[in-house]
Amino acid sequence: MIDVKLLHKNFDETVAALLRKKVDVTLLNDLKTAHETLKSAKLAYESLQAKQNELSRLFGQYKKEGKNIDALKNEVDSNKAALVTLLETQRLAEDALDAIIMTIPNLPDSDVPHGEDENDNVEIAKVLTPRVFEFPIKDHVELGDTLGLDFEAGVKLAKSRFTVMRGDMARLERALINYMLDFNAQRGFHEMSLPYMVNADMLRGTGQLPKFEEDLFKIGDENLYLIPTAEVPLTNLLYDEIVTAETLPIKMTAHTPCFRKEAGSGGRDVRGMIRQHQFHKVELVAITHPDQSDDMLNEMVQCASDLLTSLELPHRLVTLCDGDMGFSAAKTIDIEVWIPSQNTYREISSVSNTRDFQARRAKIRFKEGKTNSLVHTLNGSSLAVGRTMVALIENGQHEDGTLTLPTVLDRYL
RNA sequence: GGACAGUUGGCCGAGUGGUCGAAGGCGCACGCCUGGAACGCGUGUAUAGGGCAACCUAUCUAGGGUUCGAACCCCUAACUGUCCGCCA
Repeated sequence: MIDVKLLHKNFDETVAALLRKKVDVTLLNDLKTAHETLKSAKLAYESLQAKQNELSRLFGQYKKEGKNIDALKNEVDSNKAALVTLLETQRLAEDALDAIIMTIPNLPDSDVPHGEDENDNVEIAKVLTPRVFEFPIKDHVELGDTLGLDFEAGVKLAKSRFTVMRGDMARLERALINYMLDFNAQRGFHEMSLPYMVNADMLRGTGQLPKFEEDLFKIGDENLYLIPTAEVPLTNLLYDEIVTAETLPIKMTAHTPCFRKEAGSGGRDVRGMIRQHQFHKVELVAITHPDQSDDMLNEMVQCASDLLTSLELPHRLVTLCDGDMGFSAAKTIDIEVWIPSQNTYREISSVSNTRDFQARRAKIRFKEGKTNSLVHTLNGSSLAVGRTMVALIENGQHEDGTLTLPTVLDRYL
């Protein structure tokens, strides 16, 4: 979450920055008021509590000395009644503040381009040139029919947006996961195996809750949620921890399935494997010193881009404009892979620096000398496996429906 | 799933109603000692919020209750351990 103190100090600047993320200004005014209310409520409560503590101490002393305690008891009792009211006021103020601040998105970095939506994202670079096909190309749904993508079976077993992979396709998925994990390990990212369900606190820590509950699959009566990305368990491994500065940066990678309701996606991408309720993804997460996070963002983007290059997949890097950025991000660079059947680039990785936004929510700090400060957290896909398969199938297709895969995968297949 | 036991600071561990934010030890940091080190000695060593200095408030798994006052008593939950049942 954002820093309330900063909001107070630079109210106009903060409002301006958050307007770019489409935040309602009245909310920010409410937030400021709530914070002021809370401060005065706390002050009132704490000073009376201090007095009460002193009286209680006296009470014990008087009793021990056999003094009369009637007058003292009267005072203590009336204070107590007042304390109960003050505490209630404080709690209400706290809840009000919390309810607002937890729904306020992160401030965009100053160098993030302005814009409304994905059309205003700024291309940074193109890597590899898309192949020119000399025959009518098929999309991955048509090709998958013979290769082993079974969309009907997915629907039968669960519902739409689920897919079954048979034989070589199932093996390709497994190979890609292994290849990506090994690739990331070589770049110093420590491999993790994680729970695919987490509790609500963790989801608040990384920013999925309370605002985006409708995007998550909740487990019946268990109070657990299926993870929408490995970013959640990976980042929250450090939840409420204080690490020493020397241990930074902490670089981690993990493969997990990801579960998303895709509630807001309407009827987009219903065909094929682009947008699924369940998909595999290999994720990168870094916990850094505030001074390191800019470099780390580049390192992670480079890592994902190099991975795509090694898979011989044409792609481009774009900086997201403020209007298209996610809730927790201060800056996001998307990597989009070439999809021949759509004649366009589609997102296959998204790398974000959240700065101290998640760290403040998840209470992740580092100790440097005697002082504790918030770390910076970053996350990025490396890569979405299903979309990588789509890209490999479509980019590597032949006229007869067969497929050539990049040689780096040879030893994994 | 059933029965019983437990959950205290970075760790171990005392503490069963009144300066207990918490003894003691270990670890760690700094200083002394040493040619250097170990040993020894001394000092310091939680987090958050407010003043932003003294100091104040909160926190002994979490939430609720009893009490003038709770780490300590009561209730609920979570977690851990052990035994039984079940199971990959």
